[in-house]
Amino acid sequence: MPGDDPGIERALAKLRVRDVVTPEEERVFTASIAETRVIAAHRQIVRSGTTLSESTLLLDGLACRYKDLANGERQIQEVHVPGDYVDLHGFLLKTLDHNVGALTDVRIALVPHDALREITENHPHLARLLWFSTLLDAAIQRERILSIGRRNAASRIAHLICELYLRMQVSGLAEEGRYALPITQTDIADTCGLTPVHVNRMLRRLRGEGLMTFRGGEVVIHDWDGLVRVAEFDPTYLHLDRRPR
Amino acid sequence: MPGDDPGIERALAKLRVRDVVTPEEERVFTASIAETRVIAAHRQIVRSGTTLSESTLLLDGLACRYKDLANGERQIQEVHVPGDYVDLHGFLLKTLDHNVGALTDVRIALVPHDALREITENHPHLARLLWFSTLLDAAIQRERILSIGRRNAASRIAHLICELYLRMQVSGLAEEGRYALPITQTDIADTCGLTPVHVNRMLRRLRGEGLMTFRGGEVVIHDWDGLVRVAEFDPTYLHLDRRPR
DNA sequence: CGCCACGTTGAACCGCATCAAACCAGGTGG
DNA sequence: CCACCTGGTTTGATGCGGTTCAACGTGGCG
Repeated sequence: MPGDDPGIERALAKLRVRDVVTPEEERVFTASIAETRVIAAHRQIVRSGTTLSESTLLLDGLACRYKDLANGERQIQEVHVPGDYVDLHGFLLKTLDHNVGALTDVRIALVPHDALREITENHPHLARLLWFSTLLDAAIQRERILSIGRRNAASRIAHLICELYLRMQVSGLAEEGRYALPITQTDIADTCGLTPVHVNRMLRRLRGEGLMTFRGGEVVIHDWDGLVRVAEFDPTYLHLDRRPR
Repeated sequence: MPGDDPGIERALAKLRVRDVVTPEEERVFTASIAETRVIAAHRQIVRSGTTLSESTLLLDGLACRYKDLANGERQIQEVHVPGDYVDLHGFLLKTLDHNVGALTDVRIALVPHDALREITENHPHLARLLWFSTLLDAAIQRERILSIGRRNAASRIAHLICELYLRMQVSGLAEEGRYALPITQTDIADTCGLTPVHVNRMLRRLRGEGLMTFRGGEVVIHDWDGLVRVAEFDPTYLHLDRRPR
């Protein structure tokens, strides 16, 4: 495993933002990866219900957790950016209660659960950082509950765009108010609990108000403060502060 | 700390359903409690943003995690039953991104973060069980995202009632298709992303269809299979299976 | 060239919200 | 023992945000 793989670097960056990570811990983290793999867009990465013996780190591309209803409706529960551990929770749950799919072509790393277990036995601080990263996922999901439950359509979309901007920044993939987001309006609809048609109209409105543009797989934020206001976005839940954990 | 406190017993029961817990681990778990406390209904238990040095175990009564929007609307992100660790995630997040409130009079236990840290250092298996319990919270929240995002009003409510039934059962607080749920229709509305008025109408419908009754702070399930069908309820996400974790 | 996935736009519709009022039970004080 | 108050429940009338259905546009690609 090359220690300077940009994907692994993003995962480490995500940890370093939240706490000091020792070189030894970085070494153990990197060494835990058994193999990397490439998966095409729209393919499943992990299927709900199968017993797992390894967890998946997203190195490049976008992925999502989702669940389908009997009538075919889909709900995306979380969008993953490079550096995210997409199914670290599978380590202890043993089986996922949802699917993980590739939104774009992705490159992933596989980490055997044995290696994770070993970390919990011998590297408690690193184990806490991994635990933390699953707690961060949960915080993001809680904010999604608030969005879908109580925000209106425009606000939900604006909130998602704000959140992804900061998360992409942590992974070093955003600059000057713009970032690549090569997903469809239907994906956004499935994330926000809306229909593609309505997402289209709201995107047009946000663009018309000079707040942001989403086009050609790229987000450009024209007025961050305005977008934050519409979204009622408060980044506290992303816990972007370095503290001893 | 009396080891046979029914509240602590419920918390241990919740772990025992998912894995074998050794007597030594039970002792450590029980010993981690520094003090117990009683809090009146509708009081806050943990306020968003304050730095925490202890976590809260719910021994008796019902609590919830919630967030408010600027216009005063409230979204309950999770309902807690006795035996739940309401802010175990505060151990590593250091500060909560939401509030925790008492839905009824509650009795809680406080566990210093130092004790939790000590568990992660010296009792890795117990630490994994605690980690697991935060993952379970996340799974419950993911299912809520699906509910609010894609299920209709009646289905959302039915789903909540099904979920709480099983969770109360694990804590030994449900029997023969009935359990105490002394909360208001407004609380249900805030959990399901609906208005109290509409919750009232849907409850009436579920009752009219002979599926369930919610009255006087008690749930009576008349037709479990029918309720499950309306809710599209699949308990997989509650991970009610005992496995080595 | 023609297909196909995605984006865009309009018109009609509906599930749930909003507004408003009445009802009901338990609790309190006169 | 009644009068009153308060928080919660129930019901009706009306309105809106978002869905549904349908058509058309558009760019990439075999």
